[in-house]
Amino acid sequence: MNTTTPARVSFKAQMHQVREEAIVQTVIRLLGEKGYDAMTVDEVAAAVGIAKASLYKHFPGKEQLAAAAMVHVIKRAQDFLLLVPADISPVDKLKSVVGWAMSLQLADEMPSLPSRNSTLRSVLTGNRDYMNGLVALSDQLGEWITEGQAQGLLNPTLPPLVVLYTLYARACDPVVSFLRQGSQYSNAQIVDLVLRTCFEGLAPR
Amino acid sequence: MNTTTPARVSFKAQMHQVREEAIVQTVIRLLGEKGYDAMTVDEVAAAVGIAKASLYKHFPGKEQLAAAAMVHVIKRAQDFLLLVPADISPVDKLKSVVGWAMSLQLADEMPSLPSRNSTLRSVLTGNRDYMNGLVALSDQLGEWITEGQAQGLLNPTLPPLVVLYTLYARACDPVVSFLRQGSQYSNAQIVDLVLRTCFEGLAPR
DNA sequence: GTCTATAGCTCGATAGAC
DNA sequence: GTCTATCGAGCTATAGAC
Repeated sequence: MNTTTPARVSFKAQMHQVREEAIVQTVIRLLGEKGYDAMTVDEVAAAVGIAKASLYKHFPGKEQLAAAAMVHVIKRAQDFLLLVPADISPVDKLKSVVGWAMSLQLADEMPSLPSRNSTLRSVLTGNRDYMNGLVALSDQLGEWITEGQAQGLLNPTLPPLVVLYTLYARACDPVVSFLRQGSQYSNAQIVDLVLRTCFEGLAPR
Repeated sequence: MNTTTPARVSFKAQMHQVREEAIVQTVIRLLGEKGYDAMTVDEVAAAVGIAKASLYKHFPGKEQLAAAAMVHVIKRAQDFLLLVPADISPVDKLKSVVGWAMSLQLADEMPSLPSRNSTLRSVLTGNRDYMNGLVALSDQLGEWITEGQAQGLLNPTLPPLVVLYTLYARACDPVVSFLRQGSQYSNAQIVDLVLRTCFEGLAPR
């Protein structure tokens, strides 16, 4: 370690960091627009404006690119959690988060990964940042879920895990894409409609 | 047309038909197990037990294989509709169909296609059988939806199209896979839980 | 900029049905 | 004997990796 030129080292590290941010942003967008399988690393390199080989200096493979994108999205979700007002009900907090995720999807910034890709799954589950973030996120959501059930604002006969899974699934609900394609509703209307089907169900109240 | 030997012609045609059925069954299973992108035509040929070239005598490409699988699944759905008791409420009919689709998914017999693949989409929309079947299916479901809303059994403030899309989406709900992987619930319990989240929502009643 | 592997796709020989 | 379906073998283009 060269302690006489800390500024230069820091500068290089910053450059590296900035570049990596740009890569991750691009990957998030491409994953949101085309999905994992349709995304090629050539596209990523071209969109970022760097050589393909440079990508491999940052990430050892396509799967790690996707993992980095997911880590970043989870980070964003955790940042969003901090902004959720503390004085609203747990259920409104959950609605806020899920609605935010739907907005991400409408902005093509919600990565869509194949649910049945074993190698990608193992890369994700083997990624410390991803797993830690996912657990932390789930812990916070789980807290709100149990609070909501205790306060009689969420169906207490549904296992909390089922509620959690359902929320994750609705955050990527394909109905959002269906409705967007129909272009009959505004983004706000789409989020409202899908949130209602999620929390109130299809049966009348 | 040889009217003197109808039986023999019919025999060859039957062979062809049987083979095609076997191909489609295999494709449905592989699409349910691995999804479209992960499925290779080599696998299909190997699983059916025929040469790859023979596949192309039946279907001109991978996309057409998937389309044939979807046509068959829609056909099965239409067959199921005919078995739905006529004396139950429209909502119970809808629950019955969605629950049946979830069972398909649990049996790895629900093809999972990428939602964002333009060439596959155009092949599907260009397939007469698929589009006709889909429209017929949607018409029947739409009828039950409007009946259910008229009878106050479905939320009348939700546009019927939103309800229809939601039902299609829940038929492939990833929560089913999540819960199956956890292996904490029986298949019947999984179907019941996800059906409840769909129709009753997460909020208490 | 190159390499390599994979996967979608095709052709010529062959064997069996008619 | 002809004809067609089948199959092994091979082609090509793409995309991940270096």
